[in-house]
Amino acid sequence: MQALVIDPAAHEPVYGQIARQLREAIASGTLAPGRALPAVRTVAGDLGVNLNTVARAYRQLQDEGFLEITERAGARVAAPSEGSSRERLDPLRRDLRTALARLRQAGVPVPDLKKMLEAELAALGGRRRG
Amino acid sequence: MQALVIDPAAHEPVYGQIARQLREAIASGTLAPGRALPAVRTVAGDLGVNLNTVARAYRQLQDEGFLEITERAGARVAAPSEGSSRERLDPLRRDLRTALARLRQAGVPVPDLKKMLEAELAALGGRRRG
Amino acid sequence: MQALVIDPAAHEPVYGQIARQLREAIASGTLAPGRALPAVRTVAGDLGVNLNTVARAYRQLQDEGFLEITERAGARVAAPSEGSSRERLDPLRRDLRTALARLRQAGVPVPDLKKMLEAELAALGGRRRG
Amino acid sequence: MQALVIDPAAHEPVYGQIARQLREAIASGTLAPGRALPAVRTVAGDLGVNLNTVARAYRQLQDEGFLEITERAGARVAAPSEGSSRERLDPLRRDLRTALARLRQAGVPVPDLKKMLEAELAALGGRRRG
DNA sequence: GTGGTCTAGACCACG
DNA sequence: GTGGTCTAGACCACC
Repeated sequence: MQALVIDPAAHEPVYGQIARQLREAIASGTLAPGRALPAVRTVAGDLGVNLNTVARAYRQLQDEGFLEITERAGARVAAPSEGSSRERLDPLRRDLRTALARLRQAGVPVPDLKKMLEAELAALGGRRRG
Repeated sequence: MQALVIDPAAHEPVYGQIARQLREAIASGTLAPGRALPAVRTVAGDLGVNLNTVARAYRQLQDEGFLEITERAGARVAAPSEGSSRERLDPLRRDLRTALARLRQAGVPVPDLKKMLEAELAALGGRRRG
Repeated sequence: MQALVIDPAAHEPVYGQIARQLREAIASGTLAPGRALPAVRTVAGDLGVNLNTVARAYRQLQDEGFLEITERAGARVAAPSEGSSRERLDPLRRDLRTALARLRQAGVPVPDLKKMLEAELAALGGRRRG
Repeated sequence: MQALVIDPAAHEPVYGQIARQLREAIASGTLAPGRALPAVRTVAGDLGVNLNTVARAYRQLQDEGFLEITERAGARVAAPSEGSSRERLDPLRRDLRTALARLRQAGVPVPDLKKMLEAELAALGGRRRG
């Protein structure tokens, strides 16, 4: 996969940058379900950040369902869930609504927004099923 | 419009709750462009929150392009922009991608995701143009 | 209440020592429900430990139901719950069983164990209800 | 005795799962004092875990006074002690107090707590004396 | 060799 | 003024 790129001066926290890039790689299928991720200390050494910073990114992705972490076997890419409760989905849908509203207000016409969404969905759809 | 509902004990900050509800009302057209919003002190009094909290929500919506604030005339709903630079759009699109990936991983199948997006877009499309 | 006593060299972590002493004060009624606890920075200053260490103790007691924490109002002693699911109780009961078995094996005869338990229950029963 | 059940993915460490189940079997009398336990390598083979993991569980139970381990004769269930110093008992009693306080706060009324304790004591009392 | 804990200090969010 | 975040370093638990 493409190497992680970190900007320590960015407003986005380092652990968030790591989590986001891994999330997109998983969602796009670049990192297929079942694949093992490098150890936190390895990533931390490569990026020049603390071990805990990487561990936090991994744990967040675990909470979001993107990774399965076991203490001894390390972290592996998880298969997507096959159904979820409304309680879990509601805040995610709220974030989606906010993102769409901001894009529209920032000047993206609705037809362009539709094309943008189709492109994003195509990237998701190309993902391999576990 | 529907009255604002605030939960002071929620994890989401109070100013965020105010901003989110106003943003959705604007995006859906419930609050049409040009319409004047109640004064900060009025809203603060009605909700029983600090004046600065409401002011912060207004300021955020101004930064996002949803409101136009002038010292004398107060806050009015802004018309959506008619074009925007990639620099402004990129972080918003990144948030959109994150929201979609989380929903997919949480168990929403891609076809359901499509329907969800159409519903959200329809709500946006019903909005009156400034 | 009695001042907290910390031994930085003890095997028990500092945050655990703080949590345990506060827990016992709450369980015994020394700290009554509704009572406000000192701010984390105050306690941290008094004990000479980091703010996060105290905050962690407070958060653990919140998770156990002993405290109610709100960002702006600080921490207050909570009233005991009025019923709980078996899922939550099972691990607690397992800890109780382990504690009893260890005491018995360490040489406390069952009759003495009974007296010990009655004494502990009396301390709990003397607690004021919220 | 009932076979040991291990969940490698559980939060509780494997050696702790083994120790806990053996401890309960000894405390309840299912494993009587003097009885020989299977060899470490036997248990490890049956459970499919590392030999050191089982050895650690045995060693912990030895430290707690539940087992007597000799190099030649292996591990045997120990008789309960007939008296112990306050220094050894105090931390055990502290754990007992913590367990009771948590149960009470989690919603178990004091009368129910009493019944729970009587049941646990009865299980202990049924144990055969060495 | 894996992930995790514990404490810390600087800084931030919130009202 | 409140609690919380973010990153860090040393050390630990586990197998």
